[in-house]
Amino acid sequence: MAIRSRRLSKDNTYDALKQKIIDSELEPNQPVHEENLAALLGVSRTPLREAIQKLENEDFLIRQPNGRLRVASVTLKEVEEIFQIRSMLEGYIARNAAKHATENDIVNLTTMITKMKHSFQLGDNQNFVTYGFEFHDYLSEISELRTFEKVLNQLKDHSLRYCRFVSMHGDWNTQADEEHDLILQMIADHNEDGAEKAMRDHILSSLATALDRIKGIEEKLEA
Amino acid sequence: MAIRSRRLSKDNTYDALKQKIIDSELEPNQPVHEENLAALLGVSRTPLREAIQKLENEDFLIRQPNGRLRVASVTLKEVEEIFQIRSMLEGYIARNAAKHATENDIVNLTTMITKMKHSFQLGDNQNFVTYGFEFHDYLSEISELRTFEKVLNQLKDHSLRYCRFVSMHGDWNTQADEEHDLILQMIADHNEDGAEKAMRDHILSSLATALDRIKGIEEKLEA
DNA sequence: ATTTGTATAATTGTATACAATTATTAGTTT
DNA sequence: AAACTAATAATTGTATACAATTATACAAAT
Repeated sequence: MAIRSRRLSKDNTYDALKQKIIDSELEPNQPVHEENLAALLGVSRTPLREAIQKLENEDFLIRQPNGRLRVASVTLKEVEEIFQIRSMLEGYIARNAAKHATENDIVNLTTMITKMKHSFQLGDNQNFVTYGFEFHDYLSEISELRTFEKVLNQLKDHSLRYCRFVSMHGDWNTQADEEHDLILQMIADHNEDGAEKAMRDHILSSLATALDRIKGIEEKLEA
Repeated sequence: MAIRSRRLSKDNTYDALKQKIIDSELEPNQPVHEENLAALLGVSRTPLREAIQKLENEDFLIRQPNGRLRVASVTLKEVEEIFQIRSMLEGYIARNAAKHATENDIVNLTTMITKMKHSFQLGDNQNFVTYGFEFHDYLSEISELRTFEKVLNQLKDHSLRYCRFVSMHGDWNTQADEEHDLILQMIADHNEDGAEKAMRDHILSSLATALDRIKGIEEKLEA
């Protein structure tokens, strides 16, 4: 009786494709052709199509009425909704963390914030964003709310795509630092209401930043 | 230039399979074999596998470490999380409806509630559940919050599976009637805070009912 | 010049053959 | 009888051939 956990070609293809989309290597609205991609990634169309379908389900790829594929665009409306949903779900996660977080969790979270501060001082926007997401992911992980986590993971992948785009053109939410500090403090104090509110405020503040940056980028492009 | 909107074999297969799972025709934990299903549904393995993968992504089908498939079980933990998430997201939807609902929307919602009451008096649990979900779906539709709607649709399909199971063994939430009345009234009054709270309370009340019924069923089975 | 029709090419959708992996059975040893 | 092994069957994973559909190019007609 053998137990299998080999990595299927489908999964590798999925990861590679998603990364290219998040990193804007495949740009919004760009058309996608199966045969080209299959050759590029060195797999046949079968596992590629399975990867594509998963990305379709997650709204990273869009199938047009004529059956052709393109990379999803990012609309302000979508971004607003995604951050709005995240604020509610992650607020609940933070409340949960305030109830259950251990001393060790606090130490780990503090480390992540320290790394963030460091990246910020170096002006390393990409790592600033990366460590910020690690902070949020850690809270999801220790929550043991697996359904919350699953829903959030998809939304956060979209958020990441968006943040990467914004942070390529300038600073990301410079208040994120202090906001994370406040969240962590509330969790350490086991203040459930405070943790929930701090997290909601933080995510809605990030939304405001995102919308603001996008307007700036659009104006720059028009000028 | 021809425009295509034909129904693909993959989509039909997906719908048929999901329905069988929601209706418990394919029972929780039941193993699923590709070749059998393909023959049963009259399609080849290729479109079937695409349908299966979509249902995997939505957690209706589970792929075990050895690659074999089974129908997802339903755990109390999952149900709790799903209703908890719904309470927040649909609360926001209800708030939105209180802001934007038209006279015509109020009329349509009233009709749905009337149908529910009627089904309840006839003791028709299945239709009672069906019309209840229509009420919720209608609010999502008019919200124009497409990302909210997409997330909710998946959660509601799981909820429906669960409610159908419960309502086969007895009455569903008998307070749902009055709770819907209250929600509708708040929306008609354009009371945003009231609508959000009424919806959250309603969904959490349904959760309490669900958990209660499940315990009853389990006890009956053990006796 | 614009439109229309037709032939051709390109792309996606489906079926199927085959490869890789896992489960089962039977036989052997202890 | 229990445990291990080898051979076989069953199942899933991948590649590929072909069918169906859609896009493109080009000629003919208005």
